[in-house]
Amino acid sequence: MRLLLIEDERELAAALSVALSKHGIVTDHTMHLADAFELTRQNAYDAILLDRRLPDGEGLTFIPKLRRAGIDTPIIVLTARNEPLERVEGLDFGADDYLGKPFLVEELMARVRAVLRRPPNLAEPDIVAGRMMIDPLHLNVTVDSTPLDLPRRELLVLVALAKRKDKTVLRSTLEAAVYNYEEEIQSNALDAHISRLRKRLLDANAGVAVHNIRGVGYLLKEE
Amino acid sequence: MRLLLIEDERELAAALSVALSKHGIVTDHTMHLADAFELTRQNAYDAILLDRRLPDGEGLTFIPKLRRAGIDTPIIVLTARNEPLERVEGLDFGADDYLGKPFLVEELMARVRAVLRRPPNLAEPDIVAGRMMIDPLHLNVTVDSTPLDLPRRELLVLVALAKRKDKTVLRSTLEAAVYNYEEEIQSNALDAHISRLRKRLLDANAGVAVHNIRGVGYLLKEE
DNA sequence: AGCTCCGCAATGCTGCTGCAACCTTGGCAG
DNA sequence: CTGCCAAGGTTGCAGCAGCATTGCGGAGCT
Repeated sequence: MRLLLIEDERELAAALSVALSKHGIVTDHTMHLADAFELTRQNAYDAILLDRRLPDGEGLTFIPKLRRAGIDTPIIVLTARNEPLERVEGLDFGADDYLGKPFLVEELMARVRAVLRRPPNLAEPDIVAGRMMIDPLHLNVTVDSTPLDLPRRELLVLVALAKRKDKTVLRSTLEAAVYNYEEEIQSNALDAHISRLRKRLLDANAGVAVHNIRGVGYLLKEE
Repeated sequence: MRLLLIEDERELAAALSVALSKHGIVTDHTMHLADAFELTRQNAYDAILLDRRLPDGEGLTFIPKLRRAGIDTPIIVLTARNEPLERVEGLDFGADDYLGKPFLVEELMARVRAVLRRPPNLAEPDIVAGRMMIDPLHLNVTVDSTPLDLPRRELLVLVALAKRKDKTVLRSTLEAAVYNYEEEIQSNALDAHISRLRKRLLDANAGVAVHNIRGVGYLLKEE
């Protein structure tokens, strides 16, 4: 792990470097914001430790600058200015955490570890088919990134088909996707939905077609 | 934004809920870890506020349990046990942040925002839609850079829609964005908010329109 | 007290949806 | 090749679920 320490008190910086090294952490140190920016461009740091009071300005201003440059490295602000409202200020500048001096190295380490833990995405991936993009979780359909407004039943049919693009979907599966077991249908309602869906996909120039597999079910294919 | 508050002091919990609601945050509250686990399975919270001392055990033990279940929601520990070593312990249990009681609601808000900014959420950028600019973290809305003053519930609806501009937002998602599970609505309250929001957007000449998708939800589009 | 916000409910309206009637297509047997 | 039938396709229609709008009164805030 590699950290960047931006801190103007030499002794503190030295002590921190030693302490962190015992945790297997490599620390780059600078006293100036200008240098710091250059360093972040040349190295991929796991986190940045930032003092507020620095010879060439308020440390917080460094954060937006970094973010604007597209660098998302977590930042922990270390400072003697530890009043609640100052902490609010620091966090709202974009800092990931804020730690008042003096502090235990143990606590700093814990906060670094906490900052590095990342929440992963558990989103269901979008489905691409023809010009369409389908978000099955939010029932969202776009054609060439303009939203497509579909009635609920047609939408459910489409999503069920899209989830198994290029593969046949049994008629019974489609019925299950659109109707719950309480709603029994005594007619060709499903066929009607397919028909209307086809028309809408055609009008929207969606780049896909719904094929019928006689006696089995349906299938969504790019055309 | 939706939080889960796990806290056994009724008064504190109630006060917090009220305070947070003024920041546009919907809060679900429970006093028991067992309930909390169930709630996290049923709802997608943006963050969890966790007390350490709870009737059915040490709150920290909840964190690994949650992580093992694959739930990575950021957790902020709220506690009177605020010695440095206790903070280390909390963070190493997997908490994302640790805040000693008593605290300012302002600081809690700032820490929540900071936690939500962490990768891969990155900084939640301002949303531009029509003439509007929306800061989803601070719930600021401007039209042509003059601030737009909206009632709380309408504001929450708007932000929820704006976060998914040009994409459908499920009705249930909107309800979750505006109400917590204790506030049951037995009428078309949400529809009423939409209607009033539309009127306000029109009056303000915001350059956006709220479309309905029958049986599914709503969608915010530039016009 | 005056104000806004908000939930509720009554009203009117839109267009989805199931149905059924009718048309088209594909498979198969003679 | 032709005729037949079943499966699927299309479309008008009526009913109604879902949505939009608005006034009212209570609650909360200044």
